[in-house]
Amino acid sequence: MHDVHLEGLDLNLLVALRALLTERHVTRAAARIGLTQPAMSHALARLRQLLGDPLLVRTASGMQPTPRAEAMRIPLDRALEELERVIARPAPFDPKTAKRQFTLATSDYVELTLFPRLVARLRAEAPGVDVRVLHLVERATGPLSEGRLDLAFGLTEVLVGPAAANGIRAQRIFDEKFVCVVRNGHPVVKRKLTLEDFVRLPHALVSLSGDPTGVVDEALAKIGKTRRVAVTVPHFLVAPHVVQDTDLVLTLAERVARMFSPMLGLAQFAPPLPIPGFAMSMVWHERMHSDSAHAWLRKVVKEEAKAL
DNA sequence: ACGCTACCTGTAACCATCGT
DNA sequence: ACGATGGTTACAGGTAGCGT
Repeated sequence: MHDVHLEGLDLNLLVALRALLTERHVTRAAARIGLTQPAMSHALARLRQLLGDPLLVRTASGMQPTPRAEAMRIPLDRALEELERVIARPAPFDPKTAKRQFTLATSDYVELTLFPRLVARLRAEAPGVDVRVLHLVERATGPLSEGRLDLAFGLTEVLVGPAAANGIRAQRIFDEKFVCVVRNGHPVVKRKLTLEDFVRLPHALVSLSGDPTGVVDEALAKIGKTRRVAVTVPHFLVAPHVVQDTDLVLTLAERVARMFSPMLGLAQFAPPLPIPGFAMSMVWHERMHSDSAHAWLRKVVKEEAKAL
């Protein structure tokens, strides 16, 4: 009888067996797990058939376990307790004590703006939580659905495509607008950045792909103008350094400009034509949606993003 | 007093069929 | 291909009653 397959076995029989071995009494074992005495008697008969052992034998001093049954008592008890733990509703996420790792992905822009606050908050409130940040500026759908990524930050249309993929959730966390910067002491741009100078001067551009056109060029096209992009760099945070020692004009996210302008000696101007901003979102997989730790992380992200 | 058996009933697993 | 639907079957667990 060594080849008992679990798939053909009513696992409730093991619960009945545990009760029987604990009580050594069919009627009390039945009461213990909410069965009637005959039902437990049936269960015992099935167990006897299944295991090829009488398991409990009736004696003058009550139902006595066979050696086989006695040998099963403790391991069975442990196994069922373990099962009960597996099935038990997971404890709600407690940031103070939780051990957990989150893998996040985003561009250096979000790393600079949001992450210092976010990481500080996590360190303070959830010291057992580790964070892995990956650099990701394209589709996150794959890594998210495969579980390699918990949360990604960026533009929804870039991260999950034009038609939000199945099983992916997105939430807008903050809005950003564009400003223009040049170095202090720029030979042309003094008190104001005019449209005429803007079009005439060479530009730097953050372009992940190297494509030298962006939202600025689209806005210019609308009013029938163009500009020359002399330099593209693939990182948001390198761009301000490029204009520090050149006469290039850079249009960049306002939060980045605010951070770097004093440090690098840059002058900040409103764009001389309307340039639409963008909405930063976080995206995650449906599977993580009701995970209490993940929900907590999203709540913290939202709060810190709001405070930006 | 207590466990076992006969018989009955409700349920769920199984399978074929249907519609999308 | 897939899930919904309905009929059939197998069986766990109930009651009643018997046996030790």
